[in-house]
Amino acid sequence: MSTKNKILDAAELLFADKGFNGTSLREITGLASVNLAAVNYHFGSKKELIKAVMSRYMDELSPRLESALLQLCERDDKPTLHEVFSAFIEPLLYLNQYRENGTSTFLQLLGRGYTDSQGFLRWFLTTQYPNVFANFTEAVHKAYPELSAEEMFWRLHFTMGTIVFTMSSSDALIDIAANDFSREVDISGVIEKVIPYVAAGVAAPISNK
Amino acid sequence: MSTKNKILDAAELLFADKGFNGTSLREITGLASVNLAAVNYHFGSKKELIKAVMSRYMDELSPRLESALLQLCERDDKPTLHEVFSAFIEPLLYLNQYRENGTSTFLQLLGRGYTDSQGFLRWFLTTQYPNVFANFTEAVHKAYPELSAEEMFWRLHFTMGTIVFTMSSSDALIDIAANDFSREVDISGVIEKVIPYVAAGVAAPISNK
DNA sequence: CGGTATTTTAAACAGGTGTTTAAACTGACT
DNA sequence: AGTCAGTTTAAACACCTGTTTAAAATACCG
Repeated sequence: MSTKNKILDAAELLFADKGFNGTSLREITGLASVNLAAVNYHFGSKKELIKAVMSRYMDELSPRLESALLQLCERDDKPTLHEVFSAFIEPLLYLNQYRENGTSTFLQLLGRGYTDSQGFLRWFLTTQYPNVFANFTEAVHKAYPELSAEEMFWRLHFTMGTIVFTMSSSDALIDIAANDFSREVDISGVIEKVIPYVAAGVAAPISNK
Repeated sequence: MSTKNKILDAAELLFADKGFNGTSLREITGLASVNLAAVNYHFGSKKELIKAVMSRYMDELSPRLESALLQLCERDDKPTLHEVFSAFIEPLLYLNQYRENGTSTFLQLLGRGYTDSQGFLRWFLTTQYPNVFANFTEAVHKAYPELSAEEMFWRLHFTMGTIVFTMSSSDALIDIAANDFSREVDISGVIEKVIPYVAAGVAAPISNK
């Protein structure tokens, strides 16, 4: 395996576990069994390494996600919100096939990126992958046309928060559930539980305050 | 003002903005116009300072929150989920009175603490303030008795995620909303928007998978 | 006032950070 | 075999981290 990929693999594992700020280049290169200077040689800087880690996942995820959402938009009948959110399942779970524990690792990274580094990742995703957001809002609009653009903006960010935050601590939650309810749940189980929740949240009646 | 309080004020501001890992003691003591060693003298360590910052808010919040939830539980009729979540409004907004921008600062801190430092804050809150959680789950159970303990566990954590994550980036979201919809929203406006969302999420029908 | 705690201060500590340098090595092509 | 680009390496760079020290300043109280 190439040095570049060894670094990416080690970096994504540590980033997901300890955050971007909390992970040093020496930890990464140590786990990857690679010289410290290799990061700056191959990626230029730590910040570029972070982008590369996220891009590797996004480039795998976004085409599948886009086509799933587009397919929903082009249907004749009106989709339900549950269907819209379910469109995420297959693309997300495919990451498990593409990389071991890919799904939860990616979602953890997403959670890290949203709180670490003062929103730099939010900027990166919305500017580099704008189609995903556009297709998603279009699908939601088709399922729930009465929702105003402003109300949708808020509810989609609430949803983003729910997903990302839940998944960024999914390991801990899965452990607690195993102890308290002696119920084994994996990442796809968590996804199945969260979808009715966010679908109902987005579908909530509009308050006439 | 005492050195101790000057440190706490500067620390909470920087912690909320840049996270616990992302804020150095030198930044804190610099902003507080206080000697660097004062932190270790008054608090012992950075970790203890973090606890002190959170405790100052929790000690103000938890009694009000507990009584609001308890009042709901002792009512004869069955409360709605909307009422349960609305019980948070007054105690949270009171933090604004107690400290400038107290509500959003506290919620941002909560968001930081959940993702920074590998869940240490989750442990701190659940062990130091267990009554808040107990009263909350009791209130939700009264409003929605059909919800099993396991399903409630998941949905409450989803809710926690929604709230905490939304609020930890509320400043950015409020800015975007102001630009895109020329609508001025403040922190209480965000709370009003998020409550129907989480209430509907928790109230979602139980999937019979 | 004098003496005892408490608090503040500058300085140093030991160790970690991302990044750069220049030399050494590698593998392919003429 | 010799050249040369691409890659790897150890070492050093300048700076930042939380914490500790011991001396100086301040506050308190009999």
